[in-house]
Amino acid sequence: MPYADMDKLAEAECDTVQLGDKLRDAGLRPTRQRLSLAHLLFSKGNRHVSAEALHEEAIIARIPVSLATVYNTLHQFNEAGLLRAVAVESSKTYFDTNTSDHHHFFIEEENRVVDVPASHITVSDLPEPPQGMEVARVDVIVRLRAKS
Amino acid sequence: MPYADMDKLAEAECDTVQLGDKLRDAGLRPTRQRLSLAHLLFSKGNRHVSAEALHEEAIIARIPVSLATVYNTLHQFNEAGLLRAVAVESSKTYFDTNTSDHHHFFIEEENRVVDVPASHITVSDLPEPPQGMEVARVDVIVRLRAKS
DNA sequence: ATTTGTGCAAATCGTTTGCATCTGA
DNA sequence: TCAGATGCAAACGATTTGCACAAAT
Repeated sequence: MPYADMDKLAEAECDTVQLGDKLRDAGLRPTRQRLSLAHLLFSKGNRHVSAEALHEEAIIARIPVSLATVYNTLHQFNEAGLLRAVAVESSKTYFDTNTSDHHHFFIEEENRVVDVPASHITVSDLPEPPQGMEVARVDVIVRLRAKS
Repeated sequence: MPYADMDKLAEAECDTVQLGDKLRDAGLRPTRQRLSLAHLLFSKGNRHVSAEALHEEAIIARIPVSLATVYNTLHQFNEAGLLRAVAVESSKTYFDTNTSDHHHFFIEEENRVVDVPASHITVSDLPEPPQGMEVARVDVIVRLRAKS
């Protein structure tokens, strides 16, 4: 049972308490793996991760967590508003730790998502939604390629 | 060998010749299944189809074509610029027969993609792309939900 | 005749689920 | 204690691929 290692890792972190509160506020029990994943996600500035990538990171950080739990956790965080799922291409889902209103660059060759600085991009002249519908969100993806 | 049926279907179509030229111009051999799928796609105004949906349509229209060929054909059409793949959510890919510059509504509850009238939506104040990159395309997805 | 496309079934990839076990309050 | 969380492996849906066969030029 390697949970002892995890405890050491988790306790060593100065922001464990705040993360615990963050999770509790979101109605999620601050379990070891949720705390560890939250730490990976939120203590390094804005990130755009896939489930697979986060799982690998966790394994490397010697955090024993299964891929299924990573998926569960990402979706729970997403629903709790701690993360935002970004749909850039049909295959992988990316999760953005920046939940504020902003848009994205997508670099196709590298499969990489980057935030567009918040102040930029204005969408105007939006059409009326069809009958009985309202706008939930407007997503802008600026697709980039290497300059020719 | 039910190919005889297909010939009848294909020959009966008044636009088979034009479609053939369209395919040839795109560098694609005008095979029976490509002609048939092109006919389903391009003779009914603008459409947003998934591979699965187009395959079902083909089967109903008694066009013998495999799902694998539908996928191949859609991707070939996409690369040839006859179609445009639209990434709305991570799971299914939608192909839009409207290749002109325009944006999309996405109705989450129904998993349906609709064109935004071309004249609408202006994106301004686009930021500079990172070093050595240029903008390939800007996609705007207006996500809709039922009005509360 | 040669090249290119097609069908099928099996493989793959990302993701989800069922269920037995474990853990946090 | 005991609802809720986790791990594992199996299930899953969308898509791709390998290869023998068929059709187009």
